[in-house]
Amino acid sequence: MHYWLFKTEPDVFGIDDLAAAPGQTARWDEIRNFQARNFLRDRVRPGDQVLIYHSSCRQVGVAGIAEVVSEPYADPSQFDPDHPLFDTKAAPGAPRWYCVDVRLSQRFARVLPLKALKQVPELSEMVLLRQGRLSVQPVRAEEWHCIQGLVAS
DNA sequence: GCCAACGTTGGC
DNA sequence: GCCAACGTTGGC
Repeated sequence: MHYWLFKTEPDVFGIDDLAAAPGQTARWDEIRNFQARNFLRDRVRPGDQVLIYHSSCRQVGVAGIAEVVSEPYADPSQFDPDHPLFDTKAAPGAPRWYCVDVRLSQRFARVLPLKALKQVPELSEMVLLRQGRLSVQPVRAEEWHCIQGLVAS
């Protein structure tokens, strides 16, 4: 079992949308970055735990936790000519982009702000703080447990 | 809305 | 395979 952080823009699809989805389960799709794709395709598996991170919004930070509930599969949006992210280089037998389904586990009472994460020395090596522009990224077990502590406090 | 950082593209 | 130009991400 692995820990992850998935970024999303809540104005497009946030934790409230996940909470409102049937079975509080939704497809995590439209990932169009190779590094993120590789994690999704090769490493993300059912049962993995995910921090849901809100970016490009008023309250930037971790909004809750979800669980991966499917194997990775080809993101259907790449095959849809009417979709903005339609990919001419993708074919049904040769997908380029992948997605998984996630189910909400916990919606935090308050978003845990990025600013707060930055103040914790134990989190200084987080990919989130080290590397920008990666929408699917691994989280170390120590980091995960540290963040759990911040939520509880 | 600004702008820095970073990924991607494409000419050579 | 280098690297400049360009586009996107994402915090502020």
